[in-house]
Parts: sequence; structure tokens; C-alpha cells
Amino acid sequence: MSKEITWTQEKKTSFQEDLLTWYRLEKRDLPWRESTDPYRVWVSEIMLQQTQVVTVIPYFNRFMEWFPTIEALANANEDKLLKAWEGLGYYSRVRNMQHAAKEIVKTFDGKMPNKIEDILSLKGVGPYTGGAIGSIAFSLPEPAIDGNVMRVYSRLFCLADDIALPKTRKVFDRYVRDTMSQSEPGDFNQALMDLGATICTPTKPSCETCPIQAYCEAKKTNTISKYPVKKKKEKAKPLYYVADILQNDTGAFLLEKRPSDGLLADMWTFPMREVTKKDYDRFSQIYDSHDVSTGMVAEQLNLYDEVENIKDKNLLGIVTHIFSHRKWHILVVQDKLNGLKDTHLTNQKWVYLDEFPQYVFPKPQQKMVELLKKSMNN
DNA sequence: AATTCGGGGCA
DNA sequence: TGCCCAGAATT
Repeated sequence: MSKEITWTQEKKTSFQEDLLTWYRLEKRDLPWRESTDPYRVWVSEIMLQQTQVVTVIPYFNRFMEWFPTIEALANANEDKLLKAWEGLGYYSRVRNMQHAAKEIVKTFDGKMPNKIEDILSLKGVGPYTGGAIGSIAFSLPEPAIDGNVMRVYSRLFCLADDIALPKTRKVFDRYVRDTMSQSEPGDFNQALMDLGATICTPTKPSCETCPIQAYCEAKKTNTISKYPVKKKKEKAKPLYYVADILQNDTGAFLLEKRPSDGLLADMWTFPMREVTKKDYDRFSQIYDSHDVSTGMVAEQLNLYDEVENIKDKNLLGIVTHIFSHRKWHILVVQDKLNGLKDTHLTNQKWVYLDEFPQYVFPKPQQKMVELLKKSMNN
């Protein structure tokens, strides 16, 4: 079924040397490369999942200050932990990491285990991250196959397997395992990542400066642009919401904690409710056609009866936010009367503006707060 | 095997 | 806009 690897041992060796030589010369200077301490490698690899290097750097430095050791992570306060991750996304990553840290303290004497099976047993550590930790921290000859590596190898061997399919990772595993450096697996894996990030890029790769162009089948056959093969993703499904900004007579705002599972678990937002696209459109069209810098009252537009749920509200603005699989459209409204409304829901809380930084806000909420602050300055 | 998890960088 | 990013867990 899949192609055989036809490289001689001599070719493999010289390929590895060319790649490693380039890496020693050109490798990026990154905070987590100051050492190969397993904890630092682990934290960086988790943060780097589906996240670009430039985004991770400040988060990584702060995280290491706040939680310098595995034990510190295991014992960390949950709110502080989530706060350290605020804005980074995929929040289950940090919950899983603490779960794993506790496991390491309990089962592995507080030290990252050095056997690949044990590393892979940790919550949140999959084939990629396990290979990265194993190879970089413990020099285990394990591949670390991510999007970069699949792109590089798909071109190197003209592999047309759809890299969006789960089973394709096994194909690449075989190729990388068979061609990687056994003596310096950590540098080899990191070299592939750097190559994918700086030379063998998705569009317009710099083949002229590529240290392994002589080995590249796609370069030889002038088919670079055909690789990697990847099925297109579904578009994000649009969802429509109204968010209420309510303020009590002491000036505090009502916040609501999201459920413990699902999207943005345990994070705080203004109370939101889903509305139909029809209701959303009606109101947002009106919004588009008017100056909203001073806010607008639906009531004044005789839409009182047409726009259910949002009458009596001042529209502060619209927040949109794109996740990987859905797109939120949020009408942000404020009760036009500074109401004396109260709440008895346990997942809600009255919070003053200057206390907001103590709460973990996902991006859409941060955007809504910006709208609120802007309106308060007018 | 398909879906569900955020958010930003960049043409 | 659409694509990609040092992916893993859940269903």
C-alpha cells in the first residue's frame, strides 16, 4: 500500500548531518531552549500545541515564574493556573497538565518519567508531545510529528496521504522513525520544526536556502505546491447571542460563570443567551444604519414589539469572535435603567469593574469589556 | 473516524 | 476572508 523507503543508510546519515549542521547554525533562540529540563520542555510543548511560537513566549516565561517546578504546578491554585493560561486558548491543556503533575508527584517521585510509555501515560501528552519530551529531554529516538513535520516529509517523499486524517500520522511515523538521527533525536526533531517554520513553509517555501533540498523528492519533480495534501475544513458555524450588561445600584456588574464542561469551561462572561439569526439580524441592521457612539435605544425606533428580549436595552455594540468550529455574533446590550435587579443564581456574581482582572475572561468577554469601557468614557 | 476543544499571525 | 499553527481527548 504505502511506498517503501528506498534511502540507503549512507543517504540517511548524510541527510541527518546536513539537517543537524544547519540547525546548530540557524536554530531559533527560544526561552525553552535554554536547557533540556524535562519540565520546561513539557510546559513549552503543551503551550505550543496549535499555537505559534511568538504567542507562546510571554506565556511561557510567566508560567515558569509562577510555577517553577512540577510540584508547584501540582499544588497550584486552580484560579491562578487558569489565569496563567488566560487568552492562550484550549484551556483543557492546562487542566490536564496539572492533573499530570499530580500524577508525576504521586507515581514518579515528582520527576518526569524517562520511559516513553510512562510519558505517554500522562494526561494531555499524546504522540507528538510524548515524542518531543522523550527526544529533547531524554534523547529517546522517538519522532515528534506535528504539522510542520508532516509538511516537510510530505514534500521530502512526495507523500500524498491526507494529513487531516488521523491514520495518516502512522504513515509519517514510519518515515520519520526510519530516517531520524538515533544519536541526537532531540536536535533532529527540533531541526525539523525550525525547518518547517522558517524554510519549508506552507506557501512560498525557500527551497533555495533549504539544507535538505538535495534529498527532496518534491523539489526534484517540481511538485512542491502539491504537498502536503489536506482536506479543507468545515466553515465555522455561526451562532447568535445577546449579552446583558447589568449594573446594580452600587455600580457592580453581573458576571456569570460558564459550565464546567464544554467551550470556555469555568470562565466568566456577562450573562449571554442564544437568539435566532432572525432576531439578531433585525437588531444589528438597525445598528449598522445609525450612529451608535452614544448608544441607541430600541424603543425609540418603534421596534418595541418586534425585537423580543432586547427591548428596553441600550445597544453598546457588536462583538464577533471566531473559534475553530464556530463563530459568535454577540449583541452587547445594557439595561437602559440602572436596574436594581438581583440574582439568586449560584453561578452569577456582582463584580466591580476594578475587580475584573481577578477573573478569567475569554477573548469574547475581553472584547465586551472594551465596549463597556468605551461607552463609559462617553 | 469525526468532533470538540481558542486564539492569533499572515498573505 | 481562509489557512495554518510544536495536537489531544472525547464521542
